[in-house]
Amino acid sequence: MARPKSEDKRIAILDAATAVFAKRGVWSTPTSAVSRKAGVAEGTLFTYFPTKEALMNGLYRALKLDLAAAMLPGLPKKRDARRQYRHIWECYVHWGVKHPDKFKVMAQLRLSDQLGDESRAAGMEPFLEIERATKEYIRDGVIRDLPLPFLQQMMGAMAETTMGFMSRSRKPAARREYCESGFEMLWKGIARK
Amino acid sequence: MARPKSEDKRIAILDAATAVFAKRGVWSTPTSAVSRKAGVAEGTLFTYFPTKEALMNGLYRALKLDLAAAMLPGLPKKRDARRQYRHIWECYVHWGVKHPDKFKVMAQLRLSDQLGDESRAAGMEPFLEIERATKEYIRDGVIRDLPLPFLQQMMGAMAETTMGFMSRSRKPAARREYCESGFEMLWKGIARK
Amino acid sequence: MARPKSEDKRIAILDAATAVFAKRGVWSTPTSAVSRKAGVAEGTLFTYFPTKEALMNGLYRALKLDLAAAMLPGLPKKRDARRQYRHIWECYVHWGVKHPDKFKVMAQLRLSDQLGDESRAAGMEPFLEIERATKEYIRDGVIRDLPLPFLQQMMGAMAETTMGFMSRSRKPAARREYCESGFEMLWKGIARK
Amino acid sequence: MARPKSEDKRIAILDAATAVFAKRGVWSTPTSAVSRKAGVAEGTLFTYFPTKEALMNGLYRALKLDLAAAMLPGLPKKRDARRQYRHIWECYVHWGVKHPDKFKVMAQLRLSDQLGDESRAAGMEPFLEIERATKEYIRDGVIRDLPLPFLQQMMGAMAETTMGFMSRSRKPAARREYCESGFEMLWKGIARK
DNA sequence: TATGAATGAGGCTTCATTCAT
DNA sequence: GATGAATGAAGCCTCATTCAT
Repeated sequence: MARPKSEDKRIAILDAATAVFAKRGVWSTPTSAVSRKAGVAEGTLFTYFPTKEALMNGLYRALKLDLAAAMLPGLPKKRDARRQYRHIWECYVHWGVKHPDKFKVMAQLRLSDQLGDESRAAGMEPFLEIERATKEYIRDGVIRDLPLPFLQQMMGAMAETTMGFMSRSRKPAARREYCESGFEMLWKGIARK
Repeated sequence: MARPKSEDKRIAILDAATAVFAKRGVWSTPTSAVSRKAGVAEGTLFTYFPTKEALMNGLYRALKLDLAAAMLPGLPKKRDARRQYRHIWECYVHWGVKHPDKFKVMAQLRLSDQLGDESRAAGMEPFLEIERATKEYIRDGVIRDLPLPFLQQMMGAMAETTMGFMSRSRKPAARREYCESGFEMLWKGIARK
Repeated sequence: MARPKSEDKRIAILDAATAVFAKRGVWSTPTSAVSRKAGVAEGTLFTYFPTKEALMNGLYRALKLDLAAAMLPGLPKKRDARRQYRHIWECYVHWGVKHPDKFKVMAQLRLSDQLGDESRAAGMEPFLEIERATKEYIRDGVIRDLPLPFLQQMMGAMAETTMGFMSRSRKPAARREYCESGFEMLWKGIARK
Repeated sequence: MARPKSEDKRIAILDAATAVFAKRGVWSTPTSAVSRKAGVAEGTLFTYFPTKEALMNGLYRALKLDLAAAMLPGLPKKRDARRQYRHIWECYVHWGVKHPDKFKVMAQLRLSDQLGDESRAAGMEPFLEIERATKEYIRDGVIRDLPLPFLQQMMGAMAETTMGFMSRSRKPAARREYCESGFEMLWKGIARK
């Protein structure tokens, strides 16, 4: 190939999409706004993502991977359920607070009926570890015996609500408070005793 | 007077919008699809809602009122916090399960950024009663001392997650299970002891 | 007839049309704006003028008659060409300055390809007198021998230009000046010697 | 670079607009008729003129420049006022007769209220020369002492009236007659002696 | 006759995508 | 591959006109 597709450009497009989708909404934002923000030509976007829908899928996948990457490292290995969950919770919530655009866009994308299943599945692997651990905790009676996806989505929903309140708080103390309270609610809700 | 604006037609449009927005997504659905489904001319829609955005706002408001109406009646008056919350929970969750379209559209609309504040506020009154009660419970130490909006949104998020699982379940038993478990998580999370 | 078409209403519509056409332009003004300004219902307009085009024609005709009425009285009967022309000039010019809306709309309407011939002819009668006189003046060598319509239109064009300058002048003195100069140009141009 | 915006296409659109506006009227003509006539896609028109109004402004400007170009060359340099004016008169009048569409559209556009000031100013430069000369003639007592814009507009109005009669004449002799007579009226009107 | 809601054709403009350069 | 002009389908909305009340 003369000039290979540059990964830089792909990333620039995804970043631009995140920013501009967050501001104007996924559906009201024309691809031209994305390419402009990314500093590439309108047509170029389509050599990286053949359709707008593909861009949406690619973006969703990228965001999930980004989130996964934020949650993976530093997971306490010991079999202390609370501490492990606490870690996950904080990582998730802080990621959302730190990247409100990413979070906002992810939420919009998630509702969209046009996400391919592969996109939805993306970034699941990092969570497998957690999943495995959770199963053990349930078996050991540490965590209530509930369907795993239910647990996961509940946790997700609670974390996202918490994020929202944290983002809207100006004072760091209040933020910490929300983070703390949110986790407490989660933990009380899922722990066996 | 000439033909008066018919409330029926307004409702037909709102219903049509709910159905068709749920199927195709708020943003991907042209107003023409709404009017067609409602059985009115394209232009007629605009005598009831001057813009698509106004339709969205009107719809959101209507949905919130509908939900509120579903939750209001039969609220146990006694000062049994758990029972009251349980009632609200069931009403909410069942409303969502019974009207998946309404629920879906409401979720999309809520994200939408272009909702006027009045629309967001619509249908708050019915909840004031609950709000008042909650304050008492907090004061009496029955419920954990958390900011009210935080409590409310947490409850909302958990209920919505629960709805999703219930809707996807075919078996009534499983549905009941989810409803039950969801509430249990909520209650454990918010009750003081 | 139960309720006869009221002449008042017809006039109200024409007046409203004049005002609103002058402000927004004949073509950009919806009939609804006219009816609103006239204080009648949208549909009512169409019982007086079956189409917008008919309204335009009716308005043009009315304006010409209005202008004619302004010019007719007080025409010096003596065979003093200059004085007669001077009188016509002043009447025309003052009419335009006094009713800028009428004048503006008439100009727009005149350009419009959709004026029926009858409308164009309307209000000609008052001018027949002048026409007859002019013919005599030409025959007597007082006025240059030019085709009558040419003379008339030239006079019209010059008067209209003069009006414009007068309308834009704030000072009465300047206005009088323009009126005077304009006529002088006309007279020099058409008088034989 | 990709395909550059072609000046040809811009001109094609302007020409098409002239033709089609002249036939159906500026306001009654949809942009789609313009693009069709120009042989471009509907959307293409908007890459050259972002709105219909911009098209109108661009067209007006182009027409004025076209007219200016027709009047500039061959202006007698000598200080013979009558000859100079005669030249301008003929150029103007012949331009109008030769391009009735351009003339018609220009007239409609001039009334239109929505012309930006820059558009109105376009093509003034060629006339500066004439303006300067006129000032001298006034100073020298060759031409009557009147405000310059008044003189100019009067001349314009008279020329336009003349054009109309010429265009409607089939016989060349009659045309020449009108041209001649019109100028005579003008000159008598503005010359001092 | 008066009213104003209902109608639907049509206007202007946007925008995802294609394609010439 | 990169660019951005070209394309045309479709969207939202307007508005002259009709018609039920």
